[in-house]
Amino acid sequence: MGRWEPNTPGRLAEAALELYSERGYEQTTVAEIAKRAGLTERTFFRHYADKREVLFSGSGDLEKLIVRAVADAPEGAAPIDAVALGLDAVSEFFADRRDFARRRQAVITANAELQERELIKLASLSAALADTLRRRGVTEPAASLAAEAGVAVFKVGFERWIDAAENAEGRDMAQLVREALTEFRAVAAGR
Amino acid sequence: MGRWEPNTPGRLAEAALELYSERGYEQTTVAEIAKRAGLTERTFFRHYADKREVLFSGSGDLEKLIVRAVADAPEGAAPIDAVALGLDAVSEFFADRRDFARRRQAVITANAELQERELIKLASLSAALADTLRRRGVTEPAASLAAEAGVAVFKVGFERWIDAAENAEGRDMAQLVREALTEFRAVAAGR
DNA sequence: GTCTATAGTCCGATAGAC
DNA sequence: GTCTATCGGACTATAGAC
Repeated sequence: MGRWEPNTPGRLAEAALELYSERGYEQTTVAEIAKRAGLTERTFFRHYADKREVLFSGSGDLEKLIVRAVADAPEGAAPIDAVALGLDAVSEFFADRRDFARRRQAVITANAELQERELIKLASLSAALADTLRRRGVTEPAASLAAEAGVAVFKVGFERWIDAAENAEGRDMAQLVREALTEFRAVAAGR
Repeated sequence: MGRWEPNTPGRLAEAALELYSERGYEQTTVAEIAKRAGLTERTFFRHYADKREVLFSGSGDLEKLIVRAVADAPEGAAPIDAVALGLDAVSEFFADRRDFARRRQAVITANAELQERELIKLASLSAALADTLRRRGVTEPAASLAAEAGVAVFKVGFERWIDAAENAEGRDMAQLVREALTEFRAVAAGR
């Protein structure tokens, strides 16, 4: 057995989510998070650049996942259809994490600073998506617009999934996201 | 003549933009901004909630402008067409502010914290837009999707306008935004 | 206008893993 | 020995409290 308990970043993230939920983000100090995880303040900052980042460590994985799905779309697929495949991958990613996602989203919704961080993560996702589309030969500004469209559709679908009643089993995230995409197409067509 | 120089918030904003441009956002302290404007640090925080906000004081006006244009759209107009009218109003707002907009955007682009703040301002704009559409009878999620589409189109058009060469007189912002909207419709239609 | 808490950085020390 | 993760303390600036 090692000198340290394993999975330091994970313990810090869990402690942070607990404390942010219990007493709010602003009322929680980094020292308290570290203490609950059995570590010091200094160690927290070695794993996370700041107090917000501890809630967003999963966003890199999500980005890789969606980028791969879009890159692997059939060659002739229209940009928006390639993006739709990326959205399916995202839904799969979240499928068995709904309880965690809800706890986390409740904390974020309650604090403007955390919302800012979430928005820049989504902007990073959009940029990665646009980049992947460009590699597929999509020109600007179509690539950026398709990517932004994808993120907008994701946001709407995700929000409905989070808000859905516990027992609404039939409405999984993939379905809600697909419905949002259909609605999006109608809106863009001027209906 | 009054006891103080007039237009305190404006002087602080100008001093901040100058210093952020000269030496970078992070390398500038609030005390320095206040000093350049002939004021104290404490006064800065009475006018602006934080060091970032000083670059975003115009966003409230912009929001009101676009909301009014959308609210005033013809009754039968489709959501996306109402949003397009809002975008025209935005272009007008920026028309004679290009030099300022470029300086400001260069500072924002160079710093992640400022980008976060910009994104939450755009999210606020999107929310106001969606709210206006709902007042016009547009249901969810169409209202949110049309609003997000409008912001995405604005972003693309604005970026092209900022990046355009100084002497590209023929390409004003309104035109670039309209082109982005056309491209957006094509992307959503699966082309 | 002064005072203070806390975020976040920098320096170095330590100690197990390899 | 080298690498990496921990900890301790001092320090600055933001931002809020009084």
